[in-house]
Amino acid sequence: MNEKFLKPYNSAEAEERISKLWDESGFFNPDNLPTNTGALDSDGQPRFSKPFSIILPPPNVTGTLHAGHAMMLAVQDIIIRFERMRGKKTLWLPGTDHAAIATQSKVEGIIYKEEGKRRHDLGREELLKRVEQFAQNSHDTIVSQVKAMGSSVDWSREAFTLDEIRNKAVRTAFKQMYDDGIIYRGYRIVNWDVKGQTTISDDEIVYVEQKSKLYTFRYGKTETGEPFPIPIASGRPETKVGDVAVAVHPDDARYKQYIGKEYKVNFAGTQLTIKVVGDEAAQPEFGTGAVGVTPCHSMTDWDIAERHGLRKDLIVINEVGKMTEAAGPMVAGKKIAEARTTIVEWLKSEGLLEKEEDIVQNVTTAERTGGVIEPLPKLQWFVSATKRFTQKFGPNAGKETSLKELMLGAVRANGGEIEIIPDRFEKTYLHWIENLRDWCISRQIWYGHRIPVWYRTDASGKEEVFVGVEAPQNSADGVGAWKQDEDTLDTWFSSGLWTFSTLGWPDAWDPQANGGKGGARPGTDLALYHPTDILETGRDIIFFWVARMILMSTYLIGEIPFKTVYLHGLVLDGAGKKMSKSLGNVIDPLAMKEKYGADAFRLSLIIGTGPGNDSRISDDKIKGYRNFANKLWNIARFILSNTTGESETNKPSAGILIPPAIDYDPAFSAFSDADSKLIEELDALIVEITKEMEEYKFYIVAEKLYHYAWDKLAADILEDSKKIFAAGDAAAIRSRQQFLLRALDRLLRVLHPFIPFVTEEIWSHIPKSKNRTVGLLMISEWPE
RNA sequence: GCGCGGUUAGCUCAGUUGGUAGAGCAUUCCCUUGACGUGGGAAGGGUCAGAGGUUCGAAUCCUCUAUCGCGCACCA
Repeated sequence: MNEKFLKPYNSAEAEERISKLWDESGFFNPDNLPTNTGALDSDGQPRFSKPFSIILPPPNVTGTLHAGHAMMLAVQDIIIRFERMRGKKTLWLPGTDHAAIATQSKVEGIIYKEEGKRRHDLGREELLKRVEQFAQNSHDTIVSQVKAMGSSVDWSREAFTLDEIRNKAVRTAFKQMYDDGIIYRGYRIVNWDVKGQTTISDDEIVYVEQKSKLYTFRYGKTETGEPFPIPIASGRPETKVGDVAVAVHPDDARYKQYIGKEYKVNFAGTQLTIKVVGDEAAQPEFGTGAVGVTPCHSMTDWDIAERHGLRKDLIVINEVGKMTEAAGPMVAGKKIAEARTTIVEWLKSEGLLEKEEDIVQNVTTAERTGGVIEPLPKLQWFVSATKRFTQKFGPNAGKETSLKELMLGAVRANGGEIEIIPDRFEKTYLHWIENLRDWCISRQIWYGHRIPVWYRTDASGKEEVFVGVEAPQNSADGVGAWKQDEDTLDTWFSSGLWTFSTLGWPDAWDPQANGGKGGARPGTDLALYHPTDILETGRDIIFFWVARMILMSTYLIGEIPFKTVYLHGLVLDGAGKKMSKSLGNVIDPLAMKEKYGADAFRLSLIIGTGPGNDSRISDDKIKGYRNFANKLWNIARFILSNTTGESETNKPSAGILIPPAIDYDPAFSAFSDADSKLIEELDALIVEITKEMEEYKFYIVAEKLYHYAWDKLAADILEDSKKIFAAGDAAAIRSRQQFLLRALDRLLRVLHPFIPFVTEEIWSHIPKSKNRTVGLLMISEWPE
């Protein structure tokens, strides 16, 4: 027997060796799985013929992987290894995400800290070079971390959201959406991130509570010399120099008489024209019941202005967060905070300020840069949620629909095919879609997919727009050259294509197939692996990502991107706190692997965690599962030493009976009554956990196996075996030996998806025999 | 404001068709040289947040309350 078994399980040594074995086998790539062996899979099909696929949610190239990533990798690897053992042709496709804003702002931060330079000091080309270098380093780290966790992904198919293949997919998608009128350019109010100097979508906003003041006041004198009749309330009086109207509820008896009237008022040194309008958006209970309408600096006010045909060109705050000339001489050029002080002082001095209250205000900030968001009107590109168009591909080709309808119809709660686990998130998803507004997709940053739109001015001075997959040719007729749009696309635009851009779309797609309903070209990955079987991801990106993949996939190829969505929660520290660098409570997966082994770390991330719930992880917990790996090691040691006819130590075996060497015989049937019962028990357990595996209840399966191995097999059966071996009844000994080998064989198989390294390591030390010529555990059969 | 989730042993959590409360860690005591001290045995510890209801029977189903957390909306 191998000397290794005389020492505690050495995870570091074993993991390195096993990683190499797996790598060399090539079995992470489904193309290399051994077919034509005559064996059947769990569905009765030839083994490794029926596809099963997961596309890895691509980690951002903004840094290194954390415990949350480790959990995601563990869950997906469990699913993949389970399905592979059940005989599926399993593809787990890895990749990374360029994460446009996140990555660029991170690199900009580093450059500013180290060199004191900003974006425009470097220029587009130089900045991109630096960002790409950073992304490359980050990518390399991520790849090594994914490997370290034992993740059985197919590296030969690795993808990047910003590589050339994915860029082609993005341009193709954009073009089709533009042609269908789903993508449009519009002058609308958008979220402007002053710090990041870019627009962002509604989903990239976070509200931060802040103590602030609510001022109640009136505009200054009207043309008659009387003060403006209606008092208004505002937390941002500096924006009031941009007001064009006052909105009151149409039924509000206090103000009804003023509706429709227009006043010229003096306000902070500037002249405003204020019309009183009746609009349901004004709530009589709030403040004075009257709203000062600032169309260019508030989303809701912009909508009010739209409804009443008010002017929408009075811009009083600019892109760097300062007051414009149009704001009037008193505040022009000042920063927002200064302007507010100035205006409040002015209101006081004029006796116009009626009330000043302390309130808690939600300040709108950008998730990535932390900067304040100023709503500003800008010419940007949008994806329409509601525009009607004719579905090109799939079973519903020819039918009229909208993106919102496609997204709503895809989930099970609405009669669709996609199941979300846990199911309560289906409601969350639907609620979000129902309130969905048009998606602003253009960004004023440099790192990302350049918008595939070109402009030129024709001879008559009119702007021409070209949208295409490839750049347009410049003509030699003296007309101005085409110039590509400076902006890049929201990173989620390319992420939305991820399930099929990674499988070869658009080249693998044949629009003419199926009588014009479209289809994947035969033999391509797209044909074989799409729709993917399951999307496993964090519940925090259900809107960002899950919804957009459903959007892109159903729209572009008329197919759902995945059948099941499995959402996991956040991984918190031992005290229930979110991990963050500033708190110093971040758990580094590589450090845990070194200390306790990847298996122990994986198990600690799985046990005690249901889908969608947050989980906690601590050193103690991981340590507990490191002990389990060792327990399994010693179970194997006992079983092997009592079936090979060898003493388990080098010492002379004084007075200890060593059972004779035997060959494991899967067909052995002469079991004692006691052993028959044990077999029934174990078989029943396997049936039970197989069902739970299919229901994605990994936390329950892992715990059951843990207890079987420790409390049943080790504590009861092995102890009992010692007595049987000592008693000397040859038939009973033989029966027990066969049972033990059988139990070890079964246990290693079912534990393999959870703790792949230690199980594969033990497996490799089971002596070969006439009945046992199998190779790697990772492609062995799941016991039925 | 609307919605969702949690509240079970000191701590972290299981408990899936309602049938006399479970695990890990922690605590206390004991044991142990032949699989394993990364071990073994044992013990203590819970009116399952509260109230009401349905039921022969409720941690489990219903209603309300409290409390914590999350999402969405509002934020003039």
